Amino acid sequence: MGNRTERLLAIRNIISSQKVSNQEELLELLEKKGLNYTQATLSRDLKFLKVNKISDRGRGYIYELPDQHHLPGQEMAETYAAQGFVSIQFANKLGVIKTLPGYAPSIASMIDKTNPFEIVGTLAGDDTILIIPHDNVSEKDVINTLIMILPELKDKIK
Amino acid sequence: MGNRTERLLAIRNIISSQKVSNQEELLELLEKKGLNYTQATLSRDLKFLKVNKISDRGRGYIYELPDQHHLPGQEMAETYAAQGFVSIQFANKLGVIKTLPGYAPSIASMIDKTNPFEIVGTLAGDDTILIIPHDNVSEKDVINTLIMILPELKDKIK
DNA sequence: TCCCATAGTGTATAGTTATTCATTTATGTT
DNA sequence: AACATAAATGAATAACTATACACTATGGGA
Repeated sequence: MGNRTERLLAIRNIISSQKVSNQEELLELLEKKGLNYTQATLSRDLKFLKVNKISDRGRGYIYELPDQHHLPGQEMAETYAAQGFVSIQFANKLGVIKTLPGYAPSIASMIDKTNPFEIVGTLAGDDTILIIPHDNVSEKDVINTLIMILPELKDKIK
Repeated sequence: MGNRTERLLAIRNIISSQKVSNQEELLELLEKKGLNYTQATLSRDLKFLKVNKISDRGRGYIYELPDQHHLPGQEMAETYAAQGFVSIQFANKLGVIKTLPGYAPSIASMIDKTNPFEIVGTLAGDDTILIIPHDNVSEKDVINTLIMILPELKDKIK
């Protein structure tokens, strides 16, 4: 069952990094990653992920993740938040992020804003964040999700 | 030829005011306004208007106009700008808006921000704005467009 | 263990949208 | 006006996407 989350993550990855104009195309890209399934399932996945199909400047339509508004200042806020990240550990299926003092709320807020399906919720203190993953979501999935939210974390994790 | 702009305006009107989930539905709504045409043309119009089809919170997909961000404060700015409007006249296919002293830039900026296809560009002085409409766009089309951008103008025009 | 309920999936197909082709309509030029 | 050219449109259809149905796997309870 871990397969589905893998698929969903891959879909987000692909859509956020390149233009995809239909499901057949996306299906092929997923095949290259070793993920084989059908158009029907993909359609359902896209609906689940709330992916939109938007105008590519009048030249056709492409898929886009929701909440990609990226308001001005958003990137700076991300960079700031990521700087406060210290480490992540897992225990009893729960993730525990340690941050510099005072940084926990801002990092948790980044996660909550994205509202990834892999993470049911977060609980932030001053320098600690508790991550509550969905059932059947692996530690690796959680980490990948965090990196997707805050790409700067890639160097800091593992 | 004024018919096409009429259609395009109507489409924007409908989409901005209610949920529409497919072209057949939109076609019927347009019929009620006395605009009869086919799905093929509608598909082309939507592409032209860069209309997106976005997730309706996971429950299906609906059409949405581009640039509907409407940041906080936007409405107040519109009200302010509209207050400075004095009159509009046409000469040689060009529109000339007179405003209270100092208001021209803010009104012109409202127009430019919306970037309506009916208007190629604007030129603002201190109390005068030159509106350069697209070829084949009538005075009425320009006025309707302006009202769509700044609804408060409705009472001030004509 | 054996049901039952639930979620996930593929196949086939229904539903929806874009495009090709033919035709008409508008525009510009002499 | 007469012609050439470009733009707009509808009908038919191709291309694309969503869903009904059947089936399977999984995870509780009894």
